[in-house]
Order: sequence, then C-alpha cells, then structure tokens
Amino acid sequence: MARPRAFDEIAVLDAATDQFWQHGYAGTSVRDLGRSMGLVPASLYNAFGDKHALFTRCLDRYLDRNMRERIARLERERPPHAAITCFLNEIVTRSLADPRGCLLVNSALEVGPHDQAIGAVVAARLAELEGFFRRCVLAGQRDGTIAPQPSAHDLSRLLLCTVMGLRVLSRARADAALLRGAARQALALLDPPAPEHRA
Amino acid sequence: MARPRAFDEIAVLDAATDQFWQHGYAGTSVRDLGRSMGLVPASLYNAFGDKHALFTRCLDRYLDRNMRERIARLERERPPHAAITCFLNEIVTRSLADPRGCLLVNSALEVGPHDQAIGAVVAARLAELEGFFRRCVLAGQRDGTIAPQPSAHDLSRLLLCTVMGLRVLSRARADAALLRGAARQALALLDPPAPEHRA
DNA sequence: CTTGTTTTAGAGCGACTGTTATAGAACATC
DNA sequence: GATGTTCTATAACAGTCGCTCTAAAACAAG
Repeated sequence: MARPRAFDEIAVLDAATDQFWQHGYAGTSVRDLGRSMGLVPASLYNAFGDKHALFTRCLDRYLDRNMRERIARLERERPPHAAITCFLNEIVTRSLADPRGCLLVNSALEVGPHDQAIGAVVAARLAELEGFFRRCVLAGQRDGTIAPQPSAHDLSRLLLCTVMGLRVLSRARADAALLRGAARQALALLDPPAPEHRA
Repeated sequence: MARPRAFDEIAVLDAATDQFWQHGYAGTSVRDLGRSMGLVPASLYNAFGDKHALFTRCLDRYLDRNMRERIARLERERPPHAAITCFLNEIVTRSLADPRGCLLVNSALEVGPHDQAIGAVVAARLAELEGFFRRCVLAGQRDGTIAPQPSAHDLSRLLLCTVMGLRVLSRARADAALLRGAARQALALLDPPAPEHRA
C-alpha cells in the first residue's frame, strides 16, 4: 500500500556524497543537496531525516566503499609488505587524480571537532586503519619481509600519520614529486637496512 | 584630525584569530567576530574591509607568529638534527595541549580548496616549511649527524607530510602515544643505522 | 567655536539557512 | 471505485548570513 518512491535511494545517496565531498558539510546547503539528488527538500527530509543524518549515512557509505574495501582487498590479496606498499601508492594515485581528497580526512577537520557523533566515527575509522597497518607490520616482521627493528606500534602509527599527511598535502599542493617522495621515504622504513658493501 | 579608534588593532586581531582558529572560517560569523573583538559590525568593516580580508590578515599574522618564528628560532639556536627533532616535538606538545590544532592545516582543508587566494598562501607556507626541513637535512648530512643514505628531498617531504599528519590526528584522536610514536618513528629516519653488534 | 574627517552605534538590507505545514498526486488493498 | 497510506510539490516559516545605510559622537586643525 501507499505511494512508492520515485527515486533510487542508492543513486541519490551517491549524489549527496559527492556534494558533501566536493563542497564540505557547511558548504553544502539542503537546496544544493536537493538539486543534485533530484529531490525536493520535503522528500529529502521525509526519506533521510535531516541534513546531519544524511551526512552520517553518506560518510558511512563512503567509508565502507573506500577505506574498508581497500583494507579488505589488500589484506586478502597481498602479502603484508606489498599490502602496505599498495595502500600508500593507491592513496597517492587517488590523491593526484581526485581534487576532492578524502571525505574522512576532510570531515576529520571540518566537522569532527564540532560534532561528537561524527568525531567518534572518524576516530574509530582511524583506529581501524592503524590496526590494518599494525597487522601488516607484525605479519611482515614475522615472515622477514619487513625490518624487525622498528617497533610495530610506532611504525603503524607513522604509516597512519603519513596517510593523513598525504591527504592534506594533496589538497594544498597536488605535486606528484612531493607525494611520491613522502610515500617512498615512509615505505623505506619497512625494508631491512641495505647490506653495507664493506671491503 | 578625525576621531581616533577606540580599539587596539593588534588585540582585536588576536581575538579574531582565536575565533577563526576555534570555529573555522565558515563557522565564524561576522557577528561572532564583532562580539569577541568588542566591535560593532560597521567598525569591523570600516577597519578591515570584509570577513575574507580579515581572515587573510589573521592567517598571515598567525603564520608569522607561529610557524616562521619557530623555524627562525630553531634554525638559529640549534644544530640541524636537533632543529628537526625539536620542531616535531614542539608540534606534538602543542597538538596535545591545544585542541584547536593548527590554523594553517585547518585552513588548508576548509578554505584553501575553495579559495584561490588562501590556497596560494597555504601552498607557499608549506613550501617554506619543506625548505626548512631540506636545509636542515642537507646540513645534517654534511656534518654527519644525519644519515647520508636517504635522499634529502624525500626525507624533507616525509617530514612535512608527518607534520600535516600529526596535526590531523591530534584533532581526531588526541592520543599522546599515537602522536609521540609517529614522531619518534619519523625521527628515526634521521639517524644512521645502528651499528650491528656482530661478533 | 567651527569645520572636516573618521569612527562609532543601531537598525535594517536582501539573500540564504535548515526545516516544516499544507495540499495534492500515486499507489496497494478492500 | 472508495479508502488509507505514503509520497511529491509549493510555499513558507523563523532565523541567520555578510554587509551597508543613516545618524550621532569624537577628535584635530583652522
């Protein structure tokens, strides 16, 4: 019974995500959202509650489709050292190709500090990413592909920090040499010290 | 001739900077600014032009008083290796003590991407910071206090990236172990490989 | 004191914000 | 086809936004 929806929920969520991603939370008005989603404001409120709830759904969806997908894929298909390498390289490649940066990092600075609920989501996802790095480092140190010397805790912390830094730098100065150089140097920490060619 | 100003320009600029720093550019209204500066909107516009111009002045002032001051002080008073170490440690300490983070990094994500003028300022200051790191690394490699192996370019890029990352992480998860661990691992790259205790 | 210039103070501009009330259109069920 | 329920559309709500108008107040110079 009742009149059916005239829109595809997934499609309009993608449109909303793109708006938030491109213009930020405060920079996106409900009318902007309605226009890009092809929805009249009343329908938007009827379907998603309010702007904040819509943003939360967009952010969750984004994280599932991007960060978590990437972590799961790399951890499944690659050995530990390669998983870390690929992760950073993918971040660099995407950062250079997409001027919107990362919705998680953007939100971490724009809305997280002023919004407890979003802040908690952000913190949790960062912890998830740190966990991915730590698992990889530990596994790599076990199988000898990652240098045993640095603490796995500190190394995974620096890797997380590097990802954040890359995302910020790419939005301020989308310079391939800068991003690739920083990533290369972070990855250098994984490798055992080069054998010294001592006579 | 003419009526003199009833406010101290430096003091009201500090108040405005604090508002922008705490609530962001979009999150700070002209009325908020007026209230915290003790100025009526008309006086604010008469003295500083408009909100955007006021923000630019605040950002410039902030950068002179924080980033540039720190760079100049450390480069003057410390040898290269220590200058880098102190810089990162100061960033960590400040990040843990001040929940507002860094106005430059906040602006790099919030306003830089949507505002060409601010974006240019941000990019220029990041280049300045990268230059500081590069000078320190080169000097340290010359005097033997920094490992000669990593490329000075890539190392300074990673150091810049690390500072950005620390600033983001501190706003999302103000965890001393996380920040100190990441900084420690970044600084480990400076040191020559530990002498292997080979029998 | 008068003149000239600048800063104040407060009200108010039109545009936009997030959100909702009201009315009508579209469907499933009886 | 009538009924009940959910949807869509238009208009509008009160509030805030950045900004400016008008007029009074405060000083320096003549």
